[in-house]
Amino acid sequence: MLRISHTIEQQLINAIARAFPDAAELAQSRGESLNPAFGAASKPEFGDFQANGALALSKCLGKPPRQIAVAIAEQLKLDPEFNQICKPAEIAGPGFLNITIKPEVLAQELQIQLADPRLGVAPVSAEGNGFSPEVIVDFSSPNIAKEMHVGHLRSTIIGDCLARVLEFRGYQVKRLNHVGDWGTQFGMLITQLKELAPEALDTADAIDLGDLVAFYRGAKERFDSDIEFQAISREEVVKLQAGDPTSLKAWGLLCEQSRKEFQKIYHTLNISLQERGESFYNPYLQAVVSDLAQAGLLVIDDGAGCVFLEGMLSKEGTPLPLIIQKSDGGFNYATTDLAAIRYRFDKAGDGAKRIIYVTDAGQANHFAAVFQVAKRAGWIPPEASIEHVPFGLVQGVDGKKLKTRSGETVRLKDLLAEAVEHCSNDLRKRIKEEDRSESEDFVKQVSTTVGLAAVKYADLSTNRITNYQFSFDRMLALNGNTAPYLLYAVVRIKGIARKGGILNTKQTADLIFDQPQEWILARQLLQFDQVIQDVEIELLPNRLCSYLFELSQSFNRFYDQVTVLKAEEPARSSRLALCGLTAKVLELGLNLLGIETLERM
RNA sequence: GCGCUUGUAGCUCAGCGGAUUAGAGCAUCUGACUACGGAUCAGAGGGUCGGGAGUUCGAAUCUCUCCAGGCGCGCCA
Repeated sequence: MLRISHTIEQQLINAIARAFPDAAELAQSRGESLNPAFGAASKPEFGDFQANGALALSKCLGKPPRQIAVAIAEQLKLDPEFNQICKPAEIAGPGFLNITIKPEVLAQELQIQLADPRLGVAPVSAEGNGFSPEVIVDFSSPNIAKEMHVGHLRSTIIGDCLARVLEFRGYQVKRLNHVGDWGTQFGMLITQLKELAPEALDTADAIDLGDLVAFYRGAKERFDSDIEFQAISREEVVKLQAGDPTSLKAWGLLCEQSRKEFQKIYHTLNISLQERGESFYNPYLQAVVSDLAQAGLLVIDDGAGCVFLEGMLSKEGTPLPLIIQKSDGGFNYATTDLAAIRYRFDKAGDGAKRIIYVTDAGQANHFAAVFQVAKRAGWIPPEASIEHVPFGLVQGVDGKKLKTRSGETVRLKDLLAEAVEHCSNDLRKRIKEEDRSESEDFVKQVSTTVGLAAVKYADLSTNRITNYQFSFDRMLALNGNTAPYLLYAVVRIKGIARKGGILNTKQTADLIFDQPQEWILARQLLQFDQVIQDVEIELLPNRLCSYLFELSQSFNRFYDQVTVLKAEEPARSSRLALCGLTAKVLELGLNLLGIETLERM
């Protein structure tokens, strides 16, 4: 319903300009446009939209706000196009204009949404010049030779959701996995590999490194205790950076092994990613340093190449440096991040218009610093945007960082398996209690879908900026704002379809509603495009979650209180259409969250 | 110490480019199963929106300050 919303807003602006030409002129002379303070109604009783602009106008016009609202409403009454869409605007409180759309217009909009495979969400290419800008979503980004753990959960899930929403809107999305595949830790890993499995370097597939975590730990232990091993490892880093073939071979083997492990998790989560690790930017690092030097931004301090930041102070109150080149001549993550920004915006590189980094909130300072330097160096095009999308820590129910019982970091693999297992146990119990008989395949498929959905939904449904309490009990609850509740709403609609109702998605007859539950549902369905747009701009998946939850609630009320299959025509067809559209919106919405839906559960 | 961030019902959280009576869910209590799966629905109680000050006709929302928690703070990412 965004199109109608824009139309009404413009009609309001015109009405204000007609009622108060002076105010319009004043706004124009200031280079501003009149602000009707227009938006969705804060409560259903207020209609569909509200405009609070009269209150702000009262100051500069020196008139009581209610009088201004009356004048605007008078002008709206004279606009035939407005009258076609809306009932007469009502004045409430100190001077709010409450606007209600005519039922027949809502029904017509619903018809359009029903017939549209995109369910009313316009593609971005339809808005401007037919061009689909490129957006990069940088997320997940685990480290090579380490296992994915809870720390990677949020970035992976939130990043995937944002990528899905942007893709659906029609942007060309690159989902980049900026894996940690370079750095000093490879010295010890390669040294360990050469000693433990030298044959792996000569023969293809000669060895399976097996548990990489144990391998990493072994290397780390030797590095910490064995001085000779340390020295060899340091030499190995130098060799690797110099491009020694044997070292590169070993490096490649380690990366490949990790890649296989990561891929298993991504496959389980149904997430696709394009790997482009830190090493990709190696050829561009030197240029970052020399160009910053040329721009006069680089300062050598304590032997390190730094850019001193504006507006950020260190402990001592001196300007904080961003180190671009270490005193030993080596580069660090800031260098890589700068090289990446440059490459991604550059037309010769990705040519992106928007870059989104989904990482934990702890890196906020780092990104602020890197973005500032990139901006000062002129590497961010004027039309482009670069955003850090931060999220809080995953905590246990005790409010502390999530750990296993033995105090270790929780492996992502185990966490997902546990969610599925919880679900499987619940489902078996339920099947027994309800005296149903279901196949093993059914149990397996349902519990996998629900378990993973629960993990994803719990993460996405809370505002990502705050820390997040991870609790299997809460996320798998059948009631409340949880994945199972939403999935159940879909299943109920599927049940109606099975019982013989054809859920017309291309309705031709008129939609006739006479129950309040129907109107509530209809109005909510029409808000889908607005919600998608909000998520696209604000990058907050919880907005979409709240919407889907409220939609499910409205549907469940409707389902409970209004009969569908046994209703008389034309109510029956209209209600079936409503069910069909609800299912489509829920399915698409959940899909954009990365969640699969079910026919039965 | 500095920076970022959070503080809303017993618990988990929405709302935060100001506006009509501050919203959900869980938990608690009370109701509803011969209409499409009750994994549901209807209802009740529960709040000085961390404290204080300011801007405003109007602040959970903006500003300042204090208090409390989390995270980070020059050569790891």
